[in-house]
Amino acid sequence: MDFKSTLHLPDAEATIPMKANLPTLEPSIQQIWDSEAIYHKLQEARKDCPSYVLHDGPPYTNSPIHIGTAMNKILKDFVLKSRQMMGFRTPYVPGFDNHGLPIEQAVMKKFVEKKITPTIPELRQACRDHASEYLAIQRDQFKRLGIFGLWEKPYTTMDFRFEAEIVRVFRRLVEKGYVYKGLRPTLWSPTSRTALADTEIEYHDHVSKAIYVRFPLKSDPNQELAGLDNVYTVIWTTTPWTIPANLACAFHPEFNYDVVKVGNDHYIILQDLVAKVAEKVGWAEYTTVKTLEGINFDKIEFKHPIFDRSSLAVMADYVTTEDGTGVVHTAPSHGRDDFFTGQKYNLGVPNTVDERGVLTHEAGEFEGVFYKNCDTVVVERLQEVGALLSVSDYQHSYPYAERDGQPVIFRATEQWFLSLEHEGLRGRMLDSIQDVNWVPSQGQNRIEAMIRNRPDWCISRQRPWGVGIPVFYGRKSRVPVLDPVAIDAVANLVEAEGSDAWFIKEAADILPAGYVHPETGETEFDKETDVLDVWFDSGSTSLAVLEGNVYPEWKENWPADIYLEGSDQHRGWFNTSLILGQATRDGAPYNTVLTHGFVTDGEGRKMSKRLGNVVDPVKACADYGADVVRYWVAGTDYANDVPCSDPILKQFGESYRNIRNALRFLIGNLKGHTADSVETLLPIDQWFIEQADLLVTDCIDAYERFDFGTVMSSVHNFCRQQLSAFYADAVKDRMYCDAEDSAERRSGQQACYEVAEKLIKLIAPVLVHTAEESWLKMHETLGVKPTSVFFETFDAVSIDEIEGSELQQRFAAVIAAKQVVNSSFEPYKGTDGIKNSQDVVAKLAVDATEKQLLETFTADELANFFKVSWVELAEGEPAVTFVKSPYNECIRSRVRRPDVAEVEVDGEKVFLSARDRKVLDL
RNA sequence: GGGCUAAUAGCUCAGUUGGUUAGAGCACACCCCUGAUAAGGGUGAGGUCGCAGGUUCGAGUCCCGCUUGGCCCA
Repeated sequence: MDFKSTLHLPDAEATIPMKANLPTLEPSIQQIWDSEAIYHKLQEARKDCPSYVLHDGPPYTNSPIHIGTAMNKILKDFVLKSRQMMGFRTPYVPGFDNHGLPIEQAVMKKFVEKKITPTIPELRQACRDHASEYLAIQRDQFKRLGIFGLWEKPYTTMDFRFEAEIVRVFRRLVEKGYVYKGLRPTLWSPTSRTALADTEIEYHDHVSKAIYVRFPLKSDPNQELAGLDNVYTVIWTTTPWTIPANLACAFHPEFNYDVVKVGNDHYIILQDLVAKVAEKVGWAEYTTVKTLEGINFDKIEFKHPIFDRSSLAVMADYVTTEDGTGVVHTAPSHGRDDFFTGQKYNLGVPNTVDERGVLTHEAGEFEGVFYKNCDTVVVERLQEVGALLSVSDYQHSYPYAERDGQPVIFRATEQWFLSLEHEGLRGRMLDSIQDVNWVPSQGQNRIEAMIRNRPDWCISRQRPWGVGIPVFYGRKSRVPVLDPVAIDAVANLVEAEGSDAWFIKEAADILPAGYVHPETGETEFDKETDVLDVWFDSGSTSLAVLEGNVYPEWKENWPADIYLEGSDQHRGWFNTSLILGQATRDGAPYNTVLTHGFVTDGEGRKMSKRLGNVVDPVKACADYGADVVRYWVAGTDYANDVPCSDPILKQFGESYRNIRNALRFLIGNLKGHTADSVETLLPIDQWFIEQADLLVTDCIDAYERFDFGTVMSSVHNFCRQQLSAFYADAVKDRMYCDAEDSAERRSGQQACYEVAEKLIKLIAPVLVHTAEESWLKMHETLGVKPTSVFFETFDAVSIDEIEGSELQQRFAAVIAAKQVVNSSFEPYKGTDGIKNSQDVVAKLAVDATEKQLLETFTADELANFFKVSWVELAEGEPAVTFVKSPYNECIRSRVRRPDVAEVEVDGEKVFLSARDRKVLDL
């Protein structure tokens, strides 16, 4: 008789295949999601539930996604899918950031190759096309990662209606009085008369005139220098043309400065640099008369060496002990540091150089001098007034414009600003920060420091690819129109024809007929040519998306529940979104901000093409599958830097297989099972389900804390320990050998079913494809019409009655005893020809309590749990001994029990256990 | 140079308020099973917790310095 055919072995057809083949499986599952419009159905299914809104930070559309972008989107998907399965409605409108310099430069490169000089509308169209191309690529790549969202209607900052909303956000700021025009230093090419971006600069060797200049002390309110005559400080600069714009001398507050006496004069110079300066300016002898910390000079005034005005002593931490004198010439119009220091001290920004590089009337007697000629004109004048201590040629690296190879300068240009001081905006933001949940909490320090120290936001850029700043100027007066009516006219145009139209149409065609300048009464206008900083675009997204004025289907409560981005966005998106949120709606646009670190290579180093250590997420999906990539994201500590490499992905692939095979086993036992077929469960089955309940409770808690690592390691450990190492071994005999319809077998099936269901749901937010595959297959096997696992909710149960229950104690005793049996058996192996624990009887001595717990099971059950032939219990010092089993092996179930007896079947004598004889009706 | 942050077995991670021989999984070695089988089980070998000081009866855990990596800024 073929006994094997009478067993109920797992049916390979009834369960998921062992080999996942994720790279081909995943697209087929995504196909189902697409055709079923899964995202929409999920929203619909939760339409009356509380919402959990994640507002997406838009990636920039100038390249395919990289592993960092992939990780970010995957983390967002974890958050949304886990909240969805907690019962929330979780809408997700993905975003894309389209305007800005990198796209413009990529497009320009193509024009240059074709030797075409595009008009602005042509250039903008090419930028739009470029952005659209990569937007489509990125969208498909994100979908390949298994990300759910409103992919057919993402928000894109170049969408006409979105651009119009950005214009309207600008209007709201104007209405509330935050917007002003001011001067700010910009990198400027005097030869091509344009502002330049940092990326358009290259550094070359350059010879400048380096000068040491003395500034006489004018007033000394602190009396730090009382009693000293002829006191000066000394600055060093390589740009003599900026001397007319000098407004301050910067000291480092913590460094020591010496006051040295040279002849009848006293000079304040950084202690470490005195000797160097003395040599440069030719002081043969000097004596130090006093030493002061930089902070002591705060608010002291010096006199400008040429003009009759003061030069304030200010504190700055960028002062170094390397070059110059330790006292930094500060001209807010001509350097970024200088400008920010100037802002802090309210120094103003003189406009001393015009667009041609020629000094203006604000430079007084130097008006009309080309900046380079100041090397002689200004230097001679300093010499005349006795302020020049030294002049020499100085070779250093200096910025040149890439486009014409000519040197560039920093010059003050008119820019649009958003004031952080208006209506106490900065303070209100600092207050709002306190109410936001920063995860991890260090994020709060970081953004607080940045908001506290950042200057007013310069929101204008002299660039073609962006949203045009909707400001008109009176043609004659040049007075800007900051009028909501005029801005709305622009918004309406942009909504209909895009921001491109702003660059094409005349002012008269945009403004309402007969529009009159509210301040000057003029009727003829010119348009602003600057565009908004791209951070203004992205800073507006919470308003544009959540307020629902652009597309009503995006509308959700403002603020969003959560923002989730890399830690670099403290300076970027979190920062600018906060400014615009606070200015327009007096609050932060987010309740929680979750940040993650950056992806590094396996050695913890930054990924770069040069080092060749880049992991491509698209290739990783093709090699390992998106679920493995997602498992990697879940399994790493995203609060810190996250290492990624082929070996690391491979490792997660191994762990993945373990979970997969556990599910495969559970589902493989479900054939013939119906969910409501079992009323009473065997103790071990009850125990197994309860263990899964404990797991579910831990995992829900971890999901709530965004701790995906704990979810996956808990699930993995459950599959290894409770499931594979214990329950699966114990349940097999029953599943395979008992009668198909026996209560025992049905009980086991019920446990397998319930636990499979719980496990699949738990892994669903992370291993999306595997969960869906398993869910569908399981229901197919059960003969139930399958729907997506994502409609389900986690099986939250109260575990109060589980923890410490008698049942749990009984099995804790079993597992503890099993461990003792295992480790004791290891050295016994090989003796007496014994290789397998099934061939021995275990004589187990345990203490009284343990014995009592173990005795609640039959010897038959214990033998099954321990995978031995038979078990004999005794009370005593804990110990295990083994003897070779005296019992025959059942040919059908392979057990070696006392009840195995010889019977004749089909004329053949075989050994069968009592249970097997019964099942076979023998 | 400044701000924020990290460093625990080959790899990915746990290690509550300082307290017995520092845990788990993956990988590895040996063994078992061959009715989860390109699976599963058992056992084991891997760590002076980045380095150097300090506080303490006692430190992976607290303090100081250094080294190395990461993000942001200069």
